[in-house]
Amino acid sequence: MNSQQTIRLGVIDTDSGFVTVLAKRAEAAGWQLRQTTGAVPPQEMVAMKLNAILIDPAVLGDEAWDYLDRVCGELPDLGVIVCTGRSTVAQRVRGLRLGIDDWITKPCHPEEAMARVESVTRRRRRSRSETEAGPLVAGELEVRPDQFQAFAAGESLDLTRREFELLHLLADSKGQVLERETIYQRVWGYAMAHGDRSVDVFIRKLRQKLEKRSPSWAYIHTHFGVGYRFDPEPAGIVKEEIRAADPAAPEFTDRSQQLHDEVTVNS
Amino acid sequence: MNSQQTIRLGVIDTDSGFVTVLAKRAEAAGWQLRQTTGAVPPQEMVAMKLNAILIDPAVLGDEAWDYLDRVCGELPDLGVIVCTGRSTVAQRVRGLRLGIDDWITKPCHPEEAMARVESVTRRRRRSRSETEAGPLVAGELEVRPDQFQAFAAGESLDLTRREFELLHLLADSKGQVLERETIYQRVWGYAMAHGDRSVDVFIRKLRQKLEKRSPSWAYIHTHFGVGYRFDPEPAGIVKEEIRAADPAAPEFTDRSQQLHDEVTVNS
DNA sequence: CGACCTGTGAAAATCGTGTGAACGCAGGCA
DNA sequence: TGCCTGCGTTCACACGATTTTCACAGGTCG
Repeated sequence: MNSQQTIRLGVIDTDSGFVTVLAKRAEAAGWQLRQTTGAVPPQEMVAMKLNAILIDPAVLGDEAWDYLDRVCGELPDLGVIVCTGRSTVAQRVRGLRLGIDDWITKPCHPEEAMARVESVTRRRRRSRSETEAGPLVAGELEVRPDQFQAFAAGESLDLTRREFELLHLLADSKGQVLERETIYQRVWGYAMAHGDRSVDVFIRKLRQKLEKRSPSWAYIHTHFGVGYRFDPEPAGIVKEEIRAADPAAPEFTDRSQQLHDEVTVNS
Repeated sequence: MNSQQTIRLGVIDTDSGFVTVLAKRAEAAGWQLRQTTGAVPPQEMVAMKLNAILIDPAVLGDEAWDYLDRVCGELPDLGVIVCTGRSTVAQRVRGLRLGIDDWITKPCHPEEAMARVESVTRRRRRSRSETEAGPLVAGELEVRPDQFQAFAAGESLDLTRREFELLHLLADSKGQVLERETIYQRVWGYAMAHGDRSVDVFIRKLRQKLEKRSPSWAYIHTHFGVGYRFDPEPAGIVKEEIRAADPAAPEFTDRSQQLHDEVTVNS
């Protein structure tokens, strides 16, 4: 879901000069590039999670039209930009009618090629944004961006908007430790003031609501001096030793105590 | 699944030769054309229900960039194709980054121009045409697009046009939370100004009319900080606890209070 | 042990939504 | 033309819901 900026572009071309220059610029812009010098099965492209492909049909020989037709048909969400040497109006029209999104002619400035890829991607994302945003599942938890809400065991956690966005960010980068500054920056949208504890407070609210609906899982882990990490773990892993070493004191099993059990990890 | 739907294209250009030829072909293809020789306010384009515009920025003089920026910003659903005489890479890149969908250079074959317009328009109408047509039923409600009206228990709700369109949009995406911006964008056709409360006001009107004809159902749910969700629910679910905890104050059971009972959910 | 972090509860400040009413515009009608 | 009416837009206020802030308690690390 962090694809706000990053574009994943597949390049199918043998013109190493052009590709090299393009790759340099694209990577400088933070894009992810996948290059090949031959046809790639549509399904593989799905696996690569490409936003768009830039392709010189000359590479494909006779198969070119068939291949383009197949790609456009099978991957309606993929942006397809063709980049050829000389071409006729008839070819371009045929290509565009086939479902190709843009047709550029070499020699072309790599910056323009990139701008066109962006344009195609932008249009794609816009039309797709309604239905996309697949639900995220982690442990007993289900995060549904389309509902701005998370569920456990079918029940809503009743998250407020910020709570949801925080959880969404965390769940999206499962397993990663996020610093407070980073979190604030991404959820609140601007720089965190020194001494601001909002993140901590919201983490607590999230933990409370998570605990309420899904008591047997530990989702949010504290990294002392750093930040937080989302990683669903069935509860009881760390508890075992602690409990085992403390046979008495049954009254400690109340909820406030359980909350403490959210694992705290070093650095 | 070709878009046999007609394309409504706005043309802003003074190059009568080009325009004439284009118009001829476009009309032969069954498109609807609107030509002007000067800037058209974005809102007017909404009224014309254009799918895309083809524009030569030379016509606009110094205002060109501003105008294009404004159009792209306010009408994210409109396809924008620029068609110029000579142009530099820098200009094209700037335009494309601004939000323009395609940039063609004259002289260009009208057939190619049309193919590019189609390409830009393609995705949008695909996703849109699926949900058209058939009457929608939800709870006691029946939404009939053919009548521009909704009915409950056989009686019309007497919706105005905007009310109907809003309800139609909501009912069409039953179960989904729609943000205000999205709603405005889709019903009003252009970007929502900051602080505009029209959506809220129309939601209230809808709720009133729904409540009047179908009192025992809750249809529209508020997601605090996000927007609204349409989901017909028999009334009385959330009410129980609230009412039970408030044995006194009988004068609160008047209608204005009942309206409050439309469930509000966090998000 | 002492300096720092983080968790917690509650008060204070801010923001979002429901609501009634006023305004302006366009079309219908005399 | 001038009045009336229906519709869409805008405004201000009320009332909560949410977010931020604060002070302190409890934990962690060197």
